[in-house]
Amino acid sequence: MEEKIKDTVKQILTEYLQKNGLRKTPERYAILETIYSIRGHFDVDELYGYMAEKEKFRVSRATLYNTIVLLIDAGLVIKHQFGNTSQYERSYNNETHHHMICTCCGKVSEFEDESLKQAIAQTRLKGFHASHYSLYIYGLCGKCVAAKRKKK
Amino acid sequence: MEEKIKDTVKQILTEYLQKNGLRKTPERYAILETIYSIRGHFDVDELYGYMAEKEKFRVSRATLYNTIVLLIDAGLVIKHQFGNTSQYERSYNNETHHHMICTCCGKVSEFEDESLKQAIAQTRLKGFHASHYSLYIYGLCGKCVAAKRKKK
DNA sequence: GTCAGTGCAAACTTTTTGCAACTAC
DNA sequence: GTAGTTGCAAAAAGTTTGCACTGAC
Repeated sequence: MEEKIKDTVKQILTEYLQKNGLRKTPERYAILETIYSIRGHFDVDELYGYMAEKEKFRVSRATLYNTIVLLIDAGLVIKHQFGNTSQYERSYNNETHHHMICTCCGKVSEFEDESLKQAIAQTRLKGFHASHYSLYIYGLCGKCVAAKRKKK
Repeated sequence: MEEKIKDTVKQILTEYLQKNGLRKTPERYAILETIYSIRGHFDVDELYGYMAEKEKFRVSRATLYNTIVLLIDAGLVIKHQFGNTSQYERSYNNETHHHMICTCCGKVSEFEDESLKQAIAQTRLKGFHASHYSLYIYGLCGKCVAAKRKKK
């Protein structure tokens, strides 16, 4: 199942590269492979670590940045911006979900809500061609609520 | 009307400072004043410019960063993260709105949608005490759709 | 063989931090 | 007077860029 997804996204990348006259470098496929091995979010630094560790394929950070832009354009990766670093996430075959972000400890959790999903999908925007969206709900996680209560 | 809001938020700040044993420095009030003169989003650099220009009150960037954290905690400012810089926005008496972000040119526009607003407000999250939220819809703005079409 | 793509290091930008001077209390 | 705040400059963190080398086509 997971392998099948990886094959599919590699094919999508191949088509994208061909269509745009770009080269099929091993780096690009290795990066895609690694990204689709990660569940949830990651930043460039984490990805860099995973590449060396799991994939045994060393790429420079510059190439990671370049390739991610390319993968975003190909519709295979989504970019998020919580905290200080840019966070990324695979987008093919990844369930739509929303994010809860704790304003105290910075913890990010995901949740799903069918009615919310529908409400957003149904929204029509004039003069705008929507491709995807991010909903971030800020507040305090259970731990931090408890911690604040204790403090006072 | 606008002045009344400024008076109210200053009062909220005063209460917040007193409650937390913090000092009522002129810098803090001047920054709050400036922020509540701005419609829409701003980053620290823009705020720095406005301070000098309109308020004739020079503060260091370090103080801006410090004060913004404080104002966020006081519930008077909201932080966003589009693009490379952190963007901020006044939150008191500011209509809830959503954001459309063009993935091509980076332009951010706001829109309102009552049913969407309600759907989000009705969502109950377990183990999480929500305070506010941000919905970012990514896609292509009218200009960029036209530009891409032309190109191909 | 050619030129897109890569790695490296330097540059750049935004944000954080340490410390001396200042000032609200 | 005392500590919380400020400004400055240096440092840190994340990302971009210039350039020589490599390798996909």
